[in-house]
Amino acid sequence: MLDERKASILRAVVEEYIATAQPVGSAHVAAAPRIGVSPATVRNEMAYLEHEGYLVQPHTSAGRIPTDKGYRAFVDQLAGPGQLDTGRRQLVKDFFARAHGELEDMLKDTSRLLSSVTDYAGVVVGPPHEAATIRSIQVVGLAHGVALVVAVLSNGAVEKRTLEIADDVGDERLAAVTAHLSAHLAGRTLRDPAAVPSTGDAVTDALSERAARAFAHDDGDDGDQVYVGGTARIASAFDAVDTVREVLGALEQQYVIVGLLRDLLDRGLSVSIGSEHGVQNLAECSIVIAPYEVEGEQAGTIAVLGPTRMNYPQALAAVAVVGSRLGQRLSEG
Amino acid sequence: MLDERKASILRAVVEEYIATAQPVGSAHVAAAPRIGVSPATVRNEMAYLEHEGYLVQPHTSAGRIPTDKGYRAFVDQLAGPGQLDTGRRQLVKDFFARAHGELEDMLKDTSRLLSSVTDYAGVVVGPPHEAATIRSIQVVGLAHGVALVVAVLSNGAVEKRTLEIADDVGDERLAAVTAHLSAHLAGRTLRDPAAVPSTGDAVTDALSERAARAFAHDDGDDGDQVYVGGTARIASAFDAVDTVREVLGALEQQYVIVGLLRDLLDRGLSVSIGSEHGVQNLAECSIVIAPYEVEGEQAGTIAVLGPTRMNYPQALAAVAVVGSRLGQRLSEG
DNA sequence: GTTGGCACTCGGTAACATCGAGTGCCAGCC
DNA sequence: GGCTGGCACTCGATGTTACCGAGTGCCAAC
Repeated sequence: MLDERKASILRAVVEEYIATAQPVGSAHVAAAPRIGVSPATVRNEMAYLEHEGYLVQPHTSAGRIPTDKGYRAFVDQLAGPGQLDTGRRQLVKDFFARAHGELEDMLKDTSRLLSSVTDYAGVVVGPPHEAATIRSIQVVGLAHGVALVVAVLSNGAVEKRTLEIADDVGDERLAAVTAHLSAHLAGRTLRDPAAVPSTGDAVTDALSERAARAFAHDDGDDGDQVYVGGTARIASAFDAVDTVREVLGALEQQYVIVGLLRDLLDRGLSVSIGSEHGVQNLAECSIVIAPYEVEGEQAGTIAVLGPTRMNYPQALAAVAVVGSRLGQRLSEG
Repeated sequence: MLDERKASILRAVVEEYIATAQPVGSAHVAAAPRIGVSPATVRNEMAYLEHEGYLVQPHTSAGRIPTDKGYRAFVDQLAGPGQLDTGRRQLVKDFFARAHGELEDMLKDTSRLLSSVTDYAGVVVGPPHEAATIRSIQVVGLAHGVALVVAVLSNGAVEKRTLEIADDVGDERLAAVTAHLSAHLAGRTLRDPAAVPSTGDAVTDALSERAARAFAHDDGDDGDQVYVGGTARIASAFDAVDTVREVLGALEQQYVIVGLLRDLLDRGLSVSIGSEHGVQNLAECSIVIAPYEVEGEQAGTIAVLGPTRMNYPQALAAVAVVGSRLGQRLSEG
């Protein structure tokens, strides 16, 4: 544990570095308010903080830079609760005042909102469809022996699967299947492997069976929807084009992002800093994450992804307020 | 019009520059096969080509770089028909052999395929929903006075709109509306403003009217779906981080991309080079575009977006083959 | 324990020389 | 007349050197 003065000095270094991106020297720290000691004393303390792994020097005779451990201490112990300035607060307010459209549009736009509020990339993971119950399910014939199974879920999402059917299956048959499925699957979840009882008609039964099973298998990857907004801001946050490429590459592999966020959430973390999360390409990134709730149930997560040199208090405040407003909004329908 | 030799020299410069990203000097050109003249002669010709605006020198005593006009001449007159090498051809083949899933997944994955084949960003614009006819339309009640109008279209797409309804509207009423709409809207298009005839019941009529109209208005932006894959490769294609940011920013504004592609297609262009298209942030980019057809009808477009220093023959070959295969695939259902 | 003083380090910047790829021009050659 | 080798010239890239100054660690004094 750091004593009061060491903590103040570490806080000053982190805040200054976040603001300027320049290594911070003892003189700057000593000049900061709340630090009532001389540069020499600051130097002694900084040497200690470096020895303990909170700071590093890029090279001798340069100022100090926080390590991941330094940021961690800052986030966990040193930073006060963040708050959005009025401009950003207004952005959020305006957004939710104007926001309209379907669930998917809402989530996508929210990822952009997060990005413009924080100036980093915004990530929104939609409510898992597994959890929602089926409100309606129907089988619609398209052309050429192809039918579409369409399920409307209680949270307003729609899932569909194509189904190959024999050419001679008529609309009446599909209507029968639809009626049969509706009767027995309404109120259940998509992944629910509940057997559909027999109708006494072998063809109808077989079709129903296949239609019901179409949603069961997992597509290989999960069905979670991920929306990433403001990727252009990644390019502003890093000055090495290689880093930008790596981060963008990671963001494109959505299962990596989903898995990572889920993992963080499971571990109850709201901030992951640099190499902590162990994803190679995101070693220079930090993630600030928050779940959101729809009608009291945890529904999905929102996150901000930026450089480790991130304005954590602001990002935390942003995900908190946006998450809460998004949850409210989705609860209203 | 350029004479034979000038054309060969311009071609050599463009090809060399595309391959190396280095200004091309007269000695390199003279050393190229098919050029049977000395560097001095090449220099004279290059001076002419520069004077005519096909080439520029970044500075005196450097080699030449093609201008947008130079690339244009290359694409229109100099480059032979491109062909994919066996590796890339195999990529495409494997993709369509393995490809499965819903329309949206297919399009998204295709954008990634385009990107990995060309090493630039891939763009796929889905078939417009306006053109497809309604196969099925239903109104499903969710909680809290909210209902969802779900339309299944002939091309396998599903569109939905939320609808606020009075709390006391029961399921029977919605079923009536569904039946009514199904009877009168099947076979029409979504944007079709056809009036729904009266049922004699005012409440049912009002609901039907609102449900039918829900799809008519345009959301502000168009309903076209755009999928952009391989944005990380943008970071590899440019070495200025500012350029990367600008291009990513443009790609995020999907209506810009859709509008641009539509415009190019309308003008019958398959290649747009640098500043030709007039989008500020994409001044350093070229776009190679091709439409694809589903069941004989033009359905959407695919495109490749990369630096003006792009391998045009390869990109053209890629969009041609991918577009054709995609169209085939979607026609099969 | 804190602080001012001081020698030391070392990256960043500027000034300068050098190198070489590439050019334009010209006289000579076919 | 057109092509070519030769040549002086240009100028970015690279390397060298010197210097500055922000920053450090250490120490003696307060």
